[in-house]
Amino acid sequence: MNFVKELEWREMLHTSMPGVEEHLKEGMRSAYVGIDPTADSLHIGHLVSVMMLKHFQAAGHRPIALIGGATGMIGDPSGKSKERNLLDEETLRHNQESIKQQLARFLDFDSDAENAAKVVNNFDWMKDFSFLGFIRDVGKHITVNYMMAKDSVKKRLTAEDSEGMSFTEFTYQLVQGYDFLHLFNHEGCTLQMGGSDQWGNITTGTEMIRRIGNGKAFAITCPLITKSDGGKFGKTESGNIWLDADRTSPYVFYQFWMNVSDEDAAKYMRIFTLFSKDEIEELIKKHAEAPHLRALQSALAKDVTIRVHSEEDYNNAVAASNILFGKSTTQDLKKLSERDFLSIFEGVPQSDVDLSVIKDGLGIIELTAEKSDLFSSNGEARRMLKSNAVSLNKEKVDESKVVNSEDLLFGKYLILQKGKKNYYLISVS
RNA sequence: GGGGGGAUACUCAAGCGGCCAACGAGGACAGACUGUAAAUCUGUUGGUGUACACCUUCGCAGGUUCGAAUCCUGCUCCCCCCA
Repeated sequence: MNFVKELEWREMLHTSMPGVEEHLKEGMRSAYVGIDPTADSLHIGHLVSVMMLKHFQAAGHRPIALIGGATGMIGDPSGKSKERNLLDEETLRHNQESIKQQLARFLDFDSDAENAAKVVNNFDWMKDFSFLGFIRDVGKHITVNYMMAKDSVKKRLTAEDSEGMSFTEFTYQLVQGYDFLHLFNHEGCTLQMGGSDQWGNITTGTEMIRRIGNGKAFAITCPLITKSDGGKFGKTESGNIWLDADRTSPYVFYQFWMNVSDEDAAKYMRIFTLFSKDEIEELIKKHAEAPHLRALQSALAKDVTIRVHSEEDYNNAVAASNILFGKSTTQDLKKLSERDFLSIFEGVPQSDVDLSVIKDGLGIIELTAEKSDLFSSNGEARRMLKSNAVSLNKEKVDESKVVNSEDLLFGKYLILQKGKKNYYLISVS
């Protein structure tokens, strides 16, 4: 398999340095991508980089994931990143370990294969670097002129509404560049990959390798993932979509992919799954013939959910979705066994309410806004009710609805909906 | 050190003594239409109350005024130019 060609047809190749393809053909190579360890879980925004590593390994090369313990403290001026907080080392290690676990679902770390994946943390080689040591050994070799020419820097210096740029941020590219040099020297790593916004930072690295390491290294970037409507990829109303099941339930995770627009679905298939070109084209064709069946979204959601979570989680998510999005009614809910009922709503936000509160009747507004956090204020609850957006046990209700024990399913549950897609479970005890 | 500009709700961005809970745009949420899609149309987007109303909000703290996001004083932070 030709790694570069593979990225190309998947439209995951934005820019690459001349000669990369030949370089990779010559034998096994090592490449790395950087990952911010700001949390103990990856989110789906990270997945693109992970997939690049995956393809890289599949092509017989050796992938390295670099946890940016040091760089994460600085903040990359390429993004809109605000000031970063220093993570203490304990947290850092914890995050690193958790992230590695997640990466292991995609990459082969354990086999004896020569190209087994590896995780490194730049904190390990940066923490003991003294300031003087750094400016003497590293800073000396790169001119400010060179650094200023980077888009990420230029933008910050010239923009009219610029908020300026701290020296710390300015040096970011040196620190990241040094990572590359370090990996070049210690791991024989000759390629860095990342999002297209990383191009400038990556080339500082190859430049250092050329000047300090007297070597040749390469860069490949992929396009930043967007949504067809211009929105940010991977964000929902409730925030990031995480890989960690405790942060984002498998059900919500599955739903995220099911909800992708047609236009994006084909694109995401190429990027986030390992389906072949033919298989994807076949699915696109199938989808075009019967769009309402949403072959693309289903295949995408299935593949990614199984890979990130498990077959079982996937099956549960599908079962839940069928009930939740089918034309089911209160009757259908009642027909379920309590066990099935609970497993369906497992991934749905929940809260507990005391039976005494409800027994003698409780207004729907109070229930949704005060006794649970479906809505954040009475006003919001009232507005939503006015616009006919609220359902109780799959039936639309209005402001006058008073909830009492009659409404309980299995004698202890209430299902609330905001709009079509947002479910909320209240357990009464 | 000197001079100039700025800080407004999720973001951008008006307002420059009362008609301001604050124009507009984006975003977000909801409704209709659909295919749990896109596009489109409609509504909502500080809190409490059914509502005329009231309370909290325009960097922070004071002051002037019947009345301030708007004027004054001090403070904090940011940007630009000169040294």
